[in-house]
Amino acid sequence: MIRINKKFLALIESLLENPAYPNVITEHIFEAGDVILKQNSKVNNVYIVKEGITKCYLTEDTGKDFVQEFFGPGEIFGEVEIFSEAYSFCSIEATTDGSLFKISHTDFAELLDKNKVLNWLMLKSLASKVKYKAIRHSFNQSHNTETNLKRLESEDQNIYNLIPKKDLANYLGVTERNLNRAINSLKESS
Amino acid sequence: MIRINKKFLALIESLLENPAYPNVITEHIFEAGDVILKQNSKVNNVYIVKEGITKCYLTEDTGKDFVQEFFGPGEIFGEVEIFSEAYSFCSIEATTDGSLFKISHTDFAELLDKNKVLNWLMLKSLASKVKYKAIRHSFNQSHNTETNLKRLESEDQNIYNLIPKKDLANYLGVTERNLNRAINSLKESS
DNA sequence: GAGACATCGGGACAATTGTCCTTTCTTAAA
DNA sequence: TTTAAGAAAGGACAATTGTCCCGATGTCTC
Repeated sequence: MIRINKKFLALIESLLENPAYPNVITEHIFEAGDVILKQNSKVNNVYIVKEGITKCYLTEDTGKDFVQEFFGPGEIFGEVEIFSEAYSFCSIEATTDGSLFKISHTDFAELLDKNKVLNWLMLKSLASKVKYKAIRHSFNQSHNTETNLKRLESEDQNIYNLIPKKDLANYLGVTERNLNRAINSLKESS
Repeated sequence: MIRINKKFLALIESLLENPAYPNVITEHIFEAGDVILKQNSKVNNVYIVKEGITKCYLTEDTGKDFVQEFFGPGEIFGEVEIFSEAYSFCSIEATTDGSLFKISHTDFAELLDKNKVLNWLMLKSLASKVKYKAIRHSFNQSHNTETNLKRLESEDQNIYNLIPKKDLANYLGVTERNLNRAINSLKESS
């Protein structure tokens, strides 16, 4: 639900201070609601969240938004487009205030080539995304909204304070109406 | 639906003949129905499909199977477990007869470290998986079975000959009964 | 406080999907 | 050809989810 990657963040921060790579990594702040990356736009940079939470979502032809994941500190986005050489397939929007690091694709590709630690952490990060996406999709398809919500609650007790209801519904792939029903029946059963 | 990766296959085949890496890559045949990898088991190798089709699926606590993807020539599996250092999170079963290449995790990690072309193709392969999983999950959640099936048909006209109905249903995350309904209403509307 | 306005939750009904079980189709053997 | 057995398809009903809309609640301005 809210992903973090402390090792990745630590490495990026250490590279920031490394004189061997001047002006490669820049830091930027964002405010809740800011659109950081737009679906179907050209991506020229990768971004690593330093502080705060961003929402990664995909807008369908039906107008519905589907939330892929919430990215917290250390999570990277805009990297898939380096390897798939295509326009962005999702949008990124700030859920809270925060800050991030930005690296151009060309610089990042060079870093990947030269820095074995980064290279390995990148492989780990991508593999982790593959894995949690697989598990999540499978679970969601195999259970009803109430069970899916229960799983989220057990992952993070604080979701109702951190994530707006609308986004929760879009993460579960259901309507707000249906999410409300699930919340009520969980309340009753406790 | 049925993934292939020609560049990856070509590279593995060239490594197979490379005298610098003796006995690292072995070739094995499989028959339809063979279980190649079992969920929750320790994984010590990566596998690259040479010929044929395998099914990657996850079994839920409810007993339902959910098919992640069908892997054709050049697709690799068992690699995520190198990076996540965990037991396999899905099973792999042969859908058709075929063959595959096998490389131990330690050998493969060494290859990733030494061979830049392999390293890059690995990053591309993982990124591609992240991308198509994201797009697929979003689409499936946002549309009904009929629309999801129509999308599959447009991807691959031949699905009904290649994939058993039961697997198609498990790929869409619905019951066979419901898949039949969707097939019928698509027939009527054409 | 009154009125205008937006937001949120939930009722009522419709559409979709799941479950269970019967019917139909296939295949093989006599 | 007939018959039996197993597999596949579909009917009937139940559960889940979506859509539409109304009323309650909160907020802002005057």
